[in-house]
Amino acid sequence: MAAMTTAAQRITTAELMEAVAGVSSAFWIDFAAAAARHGLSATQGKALGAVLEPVPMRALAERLGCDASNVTGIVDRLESLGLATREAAAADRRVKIVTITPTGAEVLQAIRDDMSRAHRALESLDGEQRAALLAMCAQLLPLLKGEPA
Amino acid sequence: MAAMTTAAQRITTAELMEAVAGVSSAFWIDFAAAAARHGLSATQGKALGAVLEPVPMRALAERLGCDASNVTGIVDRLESLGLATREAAAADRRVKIVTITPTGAEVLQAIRDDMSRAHRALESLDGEQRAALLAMCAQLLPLLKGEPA
DNA sequence: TATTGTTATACTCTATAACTATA
DNA sequence: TATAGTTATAGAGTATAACAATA
Repeated sequence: MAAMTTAAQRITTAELMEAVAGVSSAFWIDFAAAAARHGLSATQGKALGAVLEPVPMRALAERLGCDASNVTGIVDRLESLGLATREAAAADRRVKIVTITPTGAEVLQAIRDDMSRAHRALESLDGEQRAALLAMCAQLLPLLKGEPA
Repeated sequence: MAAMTTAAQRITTAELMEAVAGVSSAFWIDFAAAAARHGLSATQGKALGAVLEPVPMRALAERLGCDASNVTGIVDRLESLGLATREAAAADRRVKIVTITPTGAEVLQAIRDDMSRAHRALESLDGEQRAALLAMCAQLLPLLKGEPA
């Protein structure tokens, strides 16, 4: 057990980066394929998942990790597909709030249900592994987002 | 402890999907930002990481999760930047092998070193957590890629 | 003045379909 | 005939810079 711990501490950050990169890449490839089967691009699908709660355009850009100017076009397309709506905020009329439509929520759920590889992968985890994964993600996420802690 | 295990088993696949999606998204946003600081797009950076070993165009498309026709342009740009080379395979002259250049390897390393958020996140893990994360990724990756097991 | 969202621009990424060279 | 890579095309994503409306 002491030997195992010693060995574990030899795992470098570079190795972890590669492992996380592999999983992250495969996850998004699965997501993009599922979105495509439902007629959406990966970005459109990701945007849909980011507006389950109403969100200002600016905040949506932040969530997507892109410039605010892109969001105009992305939301234009979602709106023309009837998957999201956009309306001025009452408090500050410069701000526009994006909201998912019932149809949009259905499509998003269908995409998520259609991620067969991700489902197979995650359903292979037992209860302890699930708890460990969730705790790991909760620890990493704020740091990956650059939040204080 | 029995209570903890019971609680852990209540974690749904949907919750895990959201957690993994969040971490994956934040990881790639950090990667894209680091690549941009070195003058590359996210796709170019990802492609560079996929040709550390010489790889045929077709296999590169597979790794990037995109159509083979895209790879022509992606490698064109890497080649014009002096970061990768492309040459016909001796065994089958239809096949073209993409290889990273020494400069390309340097740029890739610089990008990885520049992922400050990912580094902070992963360096927050102790030895046991590192081993757990690596094992988790090793279990998930083949399933996410759709490999038999 | 500062901020939100939009537009204009140029470039990259993307899939589809048709093409070539090789097998 | 089948496969690897390319080209042509059209649409979508991307950052930059300049702009209008609102604060």
